Amino acid sequence: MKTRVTIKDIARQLNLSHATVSRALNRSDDPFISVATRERVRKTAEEMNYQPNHAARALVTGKTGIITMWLWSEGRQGSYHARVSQFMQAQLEPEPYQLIIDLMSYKSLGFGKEKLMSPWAVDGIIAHEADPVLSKLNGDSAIFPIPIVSMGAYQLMYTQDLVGVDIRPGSDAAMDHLILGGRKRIAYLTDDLPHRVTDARYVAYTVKMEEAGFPTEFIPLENPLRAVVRTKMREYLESHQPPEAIFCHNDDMAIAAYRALCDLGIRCPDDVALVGCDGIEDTEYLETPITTIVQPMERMCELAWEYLSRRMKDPSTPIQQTWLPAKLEIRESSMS
Amino acid sequence: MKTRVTIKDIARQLNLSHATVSRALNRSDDPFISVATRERVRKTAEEMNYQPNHAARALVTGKTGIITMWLWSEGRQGSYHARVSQFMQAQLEPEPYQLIIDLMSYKSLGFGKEKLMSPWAVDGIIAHEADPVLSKLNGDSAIFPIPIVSMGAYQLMYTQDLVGVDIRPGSDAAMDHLILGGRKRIAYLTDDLPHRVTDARYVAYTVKMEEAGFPTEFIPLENPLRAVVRTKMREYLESHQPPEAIFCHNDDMAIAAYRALCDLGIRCPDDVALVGCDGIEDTEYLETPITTIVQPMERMCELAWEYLSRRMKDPSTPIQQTWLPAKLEIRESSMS
DNA sequence: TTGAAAGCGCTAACAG
DNA sequence: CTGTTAGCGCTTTCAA
Repeated sequence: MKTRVTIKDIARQLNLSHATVSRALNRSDDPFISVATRERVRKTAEEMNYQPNHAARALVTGKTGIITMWLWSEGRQGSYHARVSQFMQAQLEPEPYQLIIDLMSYKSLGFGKEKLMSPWAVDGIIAHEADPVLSKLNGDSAIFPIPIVSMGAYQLMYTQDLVGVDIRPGSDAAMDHLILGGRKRIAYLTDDLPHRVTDARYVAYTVKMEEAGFPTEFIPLENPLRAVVRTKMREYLESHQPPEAIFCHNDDMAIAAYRALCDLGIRCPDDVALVGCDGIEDTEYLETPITTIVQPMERMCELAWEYLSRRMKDPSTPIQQTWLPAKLEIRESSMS
Repeated sequence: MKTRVTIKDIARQLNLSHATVSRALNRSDDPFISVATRERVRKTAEEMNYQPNHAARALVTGKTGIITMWLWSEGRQGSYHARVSQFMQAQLEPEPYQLIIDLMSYKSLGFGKEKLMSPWAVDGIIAHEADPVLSKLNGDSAIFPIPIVSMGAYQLMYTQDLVGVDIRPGSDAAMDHLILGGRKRIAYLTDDLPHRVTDARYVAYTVKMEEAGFPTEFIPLENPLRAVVRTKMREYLESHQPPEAIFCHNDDMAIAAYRALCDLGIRCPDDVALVGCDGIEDTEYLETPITTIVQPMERMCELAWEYLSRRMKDPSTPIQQTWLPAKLEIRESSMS
């Protein structure tokens, strides 16, 4: 039964106290330790292949070195979530922190509060579009001592560190673009009933349609999975006269819709224009690149981490907030 | 200064020892505790909003409840890695474990061994195509007591728990398919020089070309990013007579190549056939779906987790190995 | 059926 | 400059 080497082993080897070893290994600033000793300790630690026990360290310091990202992923995660995960991971890679991604959904909300949290007392939380969680936890003293930065397009609580993405202007622009392009029958494709009223895309759609005097038309989805959207879309197109344009809740749906159009030989953008939202890479690689509202995902992750680490270092930092614009990028799928 | 409630607080409240509280809360099997006490403890724990301190628990038990997945991602992560991450996450969601994804690359190999590991003593490791890491760590006693399951298409060490993906038959089938389709000038697109010789795709390509008596043609890439591949491919196509087919190292590259063809108005599959590898969703949603070698990612993750959890429960489990076939799925991009 | 006590590996006063 | 000491919160013998 081999057991990992501890600072005590090193201390014994060197005829020092384990406290000295601890100081030598950590606090590289501490002047109260001789250079010689520090070197000796470092060297033997290396030789003995010493690996600090983080559980022990965490126990005494109260710091785990773990950051959680709450990722709202009702149903399956789509490409957008994958990208955000990757950007956040990249952000943390050079840092002395580990990222744990906690998938959140309405189902998780059903559990008790403790189930919402990583069992580890994390040092900080990045809450990505996890507003339902924040609301549920609202003011919970057991959680809110942990620094939290909220990010993404859905933001209800403005009383905290925040990297918001404002998709309203982009959504408005998208609608204007479609309407100016002469499209009248514009449908809206979504699975996201619960969020509708707070969703800027939805609001932009309804307002602009109202303004233009066009009736709204919803294509509802019970599920955001590409395969499901494709089938559903195909069914819809077969049973209805195709609309002149479809404003899709996100790019995954837009791509699925695109494919459904292909399946039926309906031309995009000639017959049906398509607009998505998020700005995932895939929309650019289709034969007909899809117009979309591009979220600045990388910048969002970068800023969120900046805010979070600042808050962790100094809890008294004034509240930090930014709204980043999501910009419409017009591509072939919506040209007239 | 509020401090989290501990079992001692509960014990004090109830006039019990903290040991009793501990027993009541955990070991639900332990018969040596009265039902009444257990209930009282549970209830007050709930009321006081008790959250166990996992660092303390880990310190004494030696179990952290953390699983690491080593994800080999030289350069940026592509869609395939994103999918694998998601499947693994889904796999662990219902389990009492947290997943930490450690991005590995040749750069990480440059660091000391300890840098390779999550600072946390994890309970288990899923090594996804992290063979270079395993080789480097080969036999390292500090690491190999930790259960490791290796998964993916690159496998050099066969002496361990393993969920391999055999892409050789699929690759052979892909080459046969192209050659039978009458394509003679078949190029191979890759960025993965270091792996070449151990890469079944590469081997299949060279062997089949040799057999057919066709000269090989490599399109090298310094970088697997889609944007880079697209540019590079375009340059290549402009400066060379386009080949009749391109066998791409992975689907991301195939998609980028597809887009490059679109850019130049070269028709796929009429002018150039395309074959990818991995089986990411995106290849199915293009106007011309891309033929690819589909890796059973979900099954791979499922099995890897099964193996790992079995090994964690019982270290003496006989070695567990499976090879899953990756199957060629012929789609429009390579039809003749 | 419960309590007392030891100790997991480490950090951080406080002494020397 | 270094050693002694006291826990951090929890699990686990061993006693009662």
